[in-house]
Amino acid sequence: MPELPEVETIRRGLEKYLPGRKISGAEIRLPKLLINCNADEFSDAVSGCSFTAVRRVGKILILDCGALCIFVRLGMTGQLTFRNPETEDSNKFSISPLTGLQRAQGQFAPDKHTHIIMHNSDGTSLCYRDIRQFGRWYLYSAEEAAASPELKALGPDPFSPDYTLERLRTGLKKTRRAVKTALLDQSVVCGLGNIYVDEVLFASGIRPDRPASSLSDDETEAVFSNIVPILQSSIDNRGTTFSDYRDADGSKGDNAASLKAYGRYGRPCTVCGGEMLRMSVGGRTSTWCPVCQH
DNA sequence: ACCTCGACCTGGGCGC
DNA sequence: TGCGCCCAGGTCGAGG
Repeated sequence: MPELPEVETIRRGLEKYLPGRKISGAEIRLPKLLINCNADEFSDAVSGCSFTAVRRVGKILILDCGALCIFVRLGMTGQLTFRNPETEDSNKFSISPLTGLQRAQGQFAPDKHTHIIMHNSDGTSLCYRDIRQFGRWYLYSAEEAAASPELKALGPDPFSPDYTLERLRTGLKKTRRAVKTALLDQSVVCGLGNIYVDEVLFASGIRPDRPASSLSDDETEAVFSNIVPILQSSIDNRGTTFSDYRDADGSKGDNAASLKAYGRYGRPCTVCGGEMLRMSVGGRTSTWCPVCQH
């Protein structure tokens, strides 16, 4: 599931290919993915525009196209890949042993899960594939984008100057929800999903089900200072949480080996050697160590 | 206003 | 072999 490091890796990949390319049309095969416009409006608006930049805020990928701004939320299984007709399609998919998710290897020909294709005038394209169809696309004018509900709802991105200990403390202090639930709340801090919240709480020595407001100053500071290095480390490993996850290049990355909590249920804790446990917090499976996390 | 929970989806894995 | 069930989880609306 794309969390911040995966989205950032995709962003870096697309940034190498998209800017400067002119969009000739958009093929919308699953219109429900477009949240604030219909297929014709989208296609009409983007046709003739050129990609100018690829940005990211939290888990939202932003495709700047001059006066237009496209937001892409990858949901659970969204894949956004650049396709060059001069490069051979692999059409191979692998299954992650960690998550069971199907991932494309390299560029692939559109299939039944390819729901949006943005065609460029030079024959290349941007393909959106999303097995579970949880993704969402939004179209805004460049002026509207910053004030969009999707961006306004987000708390600080951990890599932005807005991300401060004080803001995180405020976000955690105000709620009695489990700290895990609070950290998954994109209005508290954006970009974390189930995997990295488990990693951050493990590194911080905090049980996932602790009320967020019960964290001491030291614990809050531990969470605050662990988030960026954990995300950065994953980005350094090509932002890949899954051993078979491919970025926009179709290149392989590998961060799974560095995960210390997620997916390690029943296996020994990397710190104390005890058995890692699993519990449900806010409807989400959480893996944790009963010895190291309090 | 705050919070919890089910719905949305598909496909892989597992039990029978 | 195959069927049915359960699970994965980001986000959001409904309901408490």
